[in-house]
Amino acid sequence: MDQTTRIVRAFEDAGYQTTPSRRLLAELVAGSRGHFSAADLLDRARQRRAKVGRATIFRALELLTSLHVVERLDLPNRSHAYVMCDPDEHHHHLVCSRCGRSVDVADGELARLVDEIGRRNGYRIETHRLELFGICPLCAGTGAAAAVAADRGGPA
Amino acid sequence: MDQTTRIVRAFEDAGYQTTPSRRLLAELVAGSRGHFSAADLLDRARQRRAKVGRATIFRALELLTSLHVVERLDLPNRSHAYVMCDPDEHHHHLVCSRCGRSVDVADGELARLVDEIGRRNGYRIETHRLELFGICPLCAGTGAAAAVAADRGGPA
DNA sequence: CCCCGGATGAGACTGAGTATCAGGCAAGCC
DNA sequence: GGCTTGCCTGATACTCAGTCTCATCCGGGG
Ligand SMILES: [Zn+2]
Ligand SMILES: [Zn+2]
Ligand SMILES: [Zn+2]
Ligand SMILES: [Zn+2]
Repeated sequence: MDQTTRIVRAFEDAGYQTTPSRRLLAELVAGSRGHFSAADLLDRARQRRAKVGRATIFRALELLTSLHVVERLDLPNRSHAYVMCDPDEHHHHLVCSRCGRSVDVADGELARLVDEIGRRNGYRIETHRLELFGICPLCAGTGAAAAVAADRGGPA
Repeated sequence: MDQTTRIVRAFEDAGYQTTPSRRLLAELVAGSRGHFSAADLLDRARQRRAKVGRATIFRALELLTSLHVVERLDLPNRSHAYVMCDPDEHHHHLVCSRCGRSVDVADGELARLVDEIGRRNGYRIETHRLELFGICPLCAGTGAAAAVAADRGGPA
């Protein structure tokens, strides 16, 4: 099942209608290389001469976020963007500051660390957010790129 | 040296002028209990019948952020706020979701963890952000509150 | 095929943040 | 203390992401 279908399915499974707009947005999201903003999607939709309202894009992104199909990032430059996301378990994102490509990072030891910080300060911790920014192997363009890409089955 | 003076000093030390507006904002920031937004400061300034422009507040907060006197938070509810901040070393914030009071948290083991995540994925990590949200001892209102407060010399 | 509640798009609206610019004033210099 | 210069300021206009409204549309169950 390809990414687009997976996203459409997510809408269905959650009891939402399948509409042309949502199918289009699923394609656009699935076709994104790095992170993307609502405005990006709108541009790409317009390039395809597709008619979709701004509000619809925001609504779809909101839904997809609540379904954990995408996650909203707060970039260091103060803007926002979304990345596709493994819906199945809590994790964080390692984002390339150049191309926006993102890797899911398991919480791992962090959970323990967060827990301990809460205990030490007497806070009952409800949520936490970890965002990592750096240069991805592809953008660094070194031999490391090939090595890691091979590990993962090649560039997205 | 009290907090207000410390902030004014930060401006001076960085070579910026000391002006009535900046003194006022230093007071307002220093007098903040939890986190605060530009709009909060504007309100409190107006309450004092002080004349200060909106733009000036944004400019001051931008400066103070660059001087690491305050840090800008991205709250879970999508809004932004600032908290006062130890300017001396890299750290993160544990923020009360109810009252906004914030505790500085040393990076500690996180540095190692971040490093390892970068290595494992072939990214050269440039920056990271960790934000923790929960209920502070004071808001939880349990015996824990008194204990931790005593540890720290009482409520701010 | 019908119906209806969910979905849509156009466009108005909000509110945070930015840009501009003429005037003000801090601070170093004499 | 006055002078000068360049940083700083407030007012105002502006931008732009995101939200709201509402008349219309249409997916999909019956
Ligand atoms: Zn990259
Ligand atoms: Zn986590
Ligand atoms: Zn609290
Ligand atoms: Zn850190």
